[in-house]
Amino acid sequence: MKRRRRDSSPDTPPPTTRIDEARGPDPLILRLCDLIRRIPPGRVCTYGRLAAAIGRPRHARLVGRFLAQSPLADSLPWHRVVNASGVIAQRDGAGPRRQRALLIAEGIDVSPAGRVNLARCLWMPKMQ
DNA sequence: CTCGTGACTTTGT
DNA sequence: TACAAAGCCACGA
Repeated sequence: MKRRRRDSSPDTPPPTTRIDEARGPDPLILRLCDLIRRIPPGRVCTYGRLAAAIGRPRHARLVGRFLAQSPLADSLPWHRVVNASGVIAQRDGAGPRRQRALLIAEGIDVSPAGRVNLARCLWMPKMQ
């Protein structure tokens, strides 16, 4: 038996995923957008779960990169995406502060350290 | 090709 | 609960 590297999924081992804004939106990226749009107000999801939900486990960082650089992200509820610990991801600029404000405005309880209670407000994306 | 860099995650103290 | 280390993967230098 050949040992399958880094994936237990039985189906197609997906090729690598890219953002490629220049070539127009990748269908995978469009699915990601849809998913993020479905996160209800007052709830959050994580980078990793979103990645897995579009069929790309281990691509959490890709979701982060997408939100950081794609103009498409502007029209999305990007503030409802936090890391696996429920913490607002750190980065340069006013992003984190703004994200915190937006979450609080939706009634989400955010700790001073920037953490939300996942047990209470994590939204589980539905696989498609 | 190698290397450093992230809006990341998991595992081990 | 908190921190470190290692794994991960796309990108650009």
